[in-house]
Order: sequence, then C-alpha cells, then structure tokens
Amino acid sequence: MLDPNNLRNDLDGVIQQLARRGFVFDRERYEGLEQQRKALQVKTQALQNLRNTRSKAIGQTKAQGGDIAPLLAEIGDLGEQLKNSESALTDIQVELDGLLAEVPNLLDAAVPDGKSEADNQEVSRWGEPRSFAFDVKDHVALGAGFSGMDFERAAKITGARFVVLAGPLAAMHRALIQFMLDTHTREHGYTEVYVPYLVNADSLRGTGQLPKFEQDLFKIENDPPFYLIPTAEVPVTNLARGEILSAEAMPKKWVCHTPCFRSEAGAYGKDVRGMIRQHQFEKVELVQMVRPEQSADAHEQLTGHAEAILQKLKLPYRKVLLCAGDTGFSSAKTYDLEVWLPGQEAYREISSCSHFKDFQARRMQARWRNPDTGKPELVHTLNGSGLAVGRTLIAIMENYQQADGKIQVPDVLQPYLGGLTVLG
RNA sequence: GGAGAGAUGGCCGAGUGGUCGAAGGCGCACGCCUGGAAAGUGUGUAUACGGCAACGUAUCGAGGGUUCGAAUCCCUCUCUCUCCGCCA
Repeated sequence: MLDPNNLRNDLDGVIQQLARRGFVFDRERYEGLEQQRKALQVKTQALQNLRNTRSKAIGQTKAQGGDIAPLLAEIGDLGEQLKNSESALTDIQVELDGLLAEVPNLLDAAVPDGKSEADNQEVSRWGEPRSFAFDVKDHVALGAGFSGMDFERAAKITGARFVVLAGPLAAMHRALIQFMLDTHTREHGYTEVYVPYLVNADSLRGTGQLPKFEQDLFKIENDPPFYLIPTAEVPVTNLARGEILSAEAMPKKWVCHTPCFRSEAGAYGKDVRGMIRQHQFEKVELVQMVRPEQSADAHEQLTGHAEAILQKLKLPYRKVLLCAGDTGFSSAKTYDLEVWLPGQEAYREISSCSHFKDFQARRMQARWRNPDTGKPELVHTLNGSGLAVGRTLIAIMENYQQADGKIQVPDVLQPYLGGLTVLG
C-alpha cells in the first residue's frame, strides 16, 4: 500500500512514478472518492459529536433528577441521520481501500526503465561456465538416466508440473535444504522458523498477493478459505503483522524452508520441460525486517547471503537488477540471481531478492518503536530466495555432470550425503 | 468431536447502561530527594483519522444489533485456557 499522505500531497509525482511500470492510475476515480470521503467524514464526525454531547447532557440531567423528556424530543431522527452517514462513509472507504490495494509499489530511483526481462540490467557475474568435452545433457535426460526423476508417475499421481524424486536425487534435494539452512543460521545470523503452509486471506493481502493475484494461488475451500503458500515470504513476513517490535528486536532476520505452491495460471507452454516450473517446489527463504534507514544496506547483504550459497556450491551465476516493467507488484527494487544451466546454455532465475520498503509493512501494520521519537513507525521488509531448492538441484546436475551421465557431488554437500562423491 | 471458562492499555487487573480512553498496580520516561544508589515522592506514559491549532472522531478480541447513550445488554464469529474423546 502506498503512503496515503504521499498520494494527497504529491499525486502528480506518484502517478508519474507508477507510469514507469506501465501502471495507469485512475486519477479521476481516486480524486472523486477522496473528496467524498473527506466530506462524509466531516459530516459523520459532526453528527457523532452532536449525539455524544446530547447523550452526555441526558446523563447529567438524569443524575440530577431532572426531566429528560424535552432532551429526548430534541434528538429527533439524529440516530437515523448518523446511521446513514456512517454507512455511506464505510462504503466509500471500502471502495477507496479496494482501489489502493491494487496499486503497486513505487520503484526505487535505481531501477532502470524497461518493459520486460530483456531490459534487466546485469550487475555482476561470478564463476566461469564450464566447458564440456562431451555432449551435455539437460537435467531431464540426466534424471532419467538413473531413474531418479520421474515426471510420468508424478503425472499419474497428480498431473502435469509435478515430479517424483527417488534415491540419491531425493537425498541430494534434502541435503541442499539442510545445507542452506545451516549456512544461513550459522554464518549469516538468521533465525530458523517453521510456519504453516496454509494461510488466510489477510496474510496474503499483507504481503501483496491479494487481491490482485488470486489466480496464481491454490485455494482450499474452508470457512474462512485457506490458501496454499506460494512462498514462505507470506507466513514469515506476516509474523509481524499488527505488531509493534521493540527497537532491540531489530533487525529481524528469519530463514525458513517450506514447500511452495503456485497454480502457474497464464504460464501455459512456458518451461514445460523438466523441473523448472512446477506447481509444488521447495524453497529456503530469507526474510528481514529492519529500520528504514538500514534497508538499502540490508538488501545488498541479503542478496549476498543468497549469492554465498551459489558460491559455496561453485555454480556460475549472474546478478541482475530488474527493470521497471519486470519488478514485482510489492517490490521497490529487486535483484534476481540467475544460475548458469549448461543444458539450456542460459542463465536462469534461481533467486529473487526484493526490497519492499514500507509497502508490505503498511498493508500489514508491521511497526517498530523508534526510540528517537518514541512513536511506532512502519518497518521496512525484504526477502529473497536462498535458494530455490529444485532449481539448485537442476543446476548441480547440469553443471556437475560427467560423460557417463553420473553427477559429482559438490564438496560442501558431501558431508550431508555421508561422504558420497558421485551420484548415479 | 463433546462440556465448561475466558479475551480490557507495554504487562497485571478493576469496571454489568451515563460525566469511562477506561480505577489501581507494575514497568518505562523525566524531575525531586541522595555524596552516589536503593527506598520514598511528583509528573507523564495507546493508536489512527480530520484540523494550522484549540480540538474533534473512532478503537475495551472481530462483526452485527438494542438504546438518546454500550467496555457493560443481545446475536454471530474468531482465538485462548481446562476437562473428556480421538490422534502423529
């Protein structure tokens, strides 16, 4: 949610900034609603004031043993008027909230212009893509080679865009989760949390998936409805919803492993081969809640924490700053980390690290008490994948493959696999 | 799933129709006292919206209702706790 004061004071500026995303702000509707809101609010409060003073007078008169009949007569249809005014005000506010809930965050000044992925800005590269003396296979072919990756059976059990992993691949998948969690908790200062995988609508509104992106979610009929989490960002960030954190408790740094569920509506035909785009996948997520003045630094650090995993696994990657058109709804600034996939001869997204500033915090009312002012203020939230586990598995398979179709185990993972050095 | 008890400010806790945004205590902040500290003592101590301000309005788990007036009465829901059942 944008700062309502910002909208009132600098509407032109806000509209201009939103245009960078290609978002068209309905100025006329907003101004109309805002005007009505103001008028109705003033009117409603005046009526409430009248009711309060009259009622108080009745109370006093009664306490003194006076006759309240004339006072009661004076009230007339005040109650009716007030009720009408209040409900009109509520209607306007609901409409206004609905309008504002679908407005994306303002972009950070550093975000480059652009419409799509093609306009993203490469910031840096790490590692050298390996050259192979044999024909490289992609992860699907490699997985089929030792029967560790089975899409047919997954389709039988459930449907398209699911996978069954078996044997050493399943073990490495698990080892990766463990390795990532250990690294972030032991070396980067995060606190591990375990959270629900089903969340309510308020949580999704808090982080920005609702109301606009319901089609991307799996919804469970329940009263009230539950949703399968599309990312741990939702339950973890919402830990602070409606709370006021003490200054000493900041910054909050949480790491959380969860499965993630995405309906991938609108992604038909995209990445249909293999494990790149699934309805269910595992992710280790980093979430931070920091003081506003520290959030820019925290964003760089958090991205570095995700990079550290790729570096320890010796996987070549590049860091990309997303352009205006490719930056997500709630984010002010996003870095993607893209890992090199020899099977595709391309860098593919494996982590997305976003800085939301106070956009999510305002939706959630996640605050901290600023010792300088003594007042509660909105926190800044950040998160990033550290990393997407399935895609990391793929990257290891493709980058560490041997001519015989077997896969070397990265050094850092060997302790997690009982010293195993080769899969296959 | 069955039975019962609850939800009030940072915390504890009073308050069953009127001047209650809410007694009292704890905590916290500032001051007094002190050589310094403890104790004692004084004052202050929620959030949001509107307003330049004075101030006004709302909020006692949430939503609805009754009433001139609701923390207090009624209805629905949510959550917490206790006991029974069931289960990993």
